Amino acid sequence: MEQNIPQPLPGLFYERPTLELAGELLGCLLIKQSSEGLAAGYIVETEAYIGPGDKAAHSYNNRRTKRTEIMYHQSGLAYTYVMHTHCLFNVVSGGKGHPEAVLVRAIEPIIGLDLMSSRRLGHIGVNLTNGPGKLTKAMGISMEDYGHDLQSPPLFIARGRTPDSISAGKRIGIENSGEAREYPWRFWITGNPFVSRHQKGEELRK
DNA sequence: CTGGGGATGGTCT
DNA sequence: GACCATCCCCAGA
Repeated sequence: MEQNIPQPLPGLFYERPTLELAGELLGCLLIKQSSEGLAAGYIVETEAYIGPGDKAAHSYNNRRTKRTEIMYHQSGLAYTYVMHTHCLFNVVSGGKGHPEAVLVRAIEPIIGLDLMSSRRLGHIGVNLTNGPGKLTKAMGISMEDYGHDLQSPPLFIARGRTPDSISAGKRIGIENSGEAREYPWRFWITGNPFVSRHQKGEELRK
């Protein structure tokens, strides 16, 4: 059993502009407790979605449905949704009435590697968590976590490690979103092997 | 009522 | 790099 489980970050952590939050989440620990055990990893890749002006966001044009409802609530809640056969995990941002979110696209696993591997049907190494659908499967994150406050177990975010270097570039998988596809709103830890896809980026800081 | 369309991933060439 | 499994939502009729 793991000891010294870090404490959740306070609500105040999420009270900042979404683009800044997307960068600050890099290096933080994402932790999920379940009856099967504990799983945790460092967040290494994120994407910002800033509705209503962002054509790639689910909340574009203030679109408000059962799915996007949680984006209109306070920052720091979990926004999970199903894409094809996978569940994707976002952190609600922007504050009440501002439907924004940060998609977590990849993590570097730290705790519960065996559990993750079994949830991922035997996959190992980077394949465990180097994609938004893969990491939710490995972590045991599902639609049951929709709307959960990330300040408390079983799903929460804690302080981790400060990245040496951060890069930014275009977001992934939004080819059909007009000029929104050009926005450099994807962030990752430079050189981290768990980043989902290697693509041109600009180094922001070291 | 119906159908088009995904913020993906796995597998194959 | 291309193909498609799979499924629920919701816009439009």
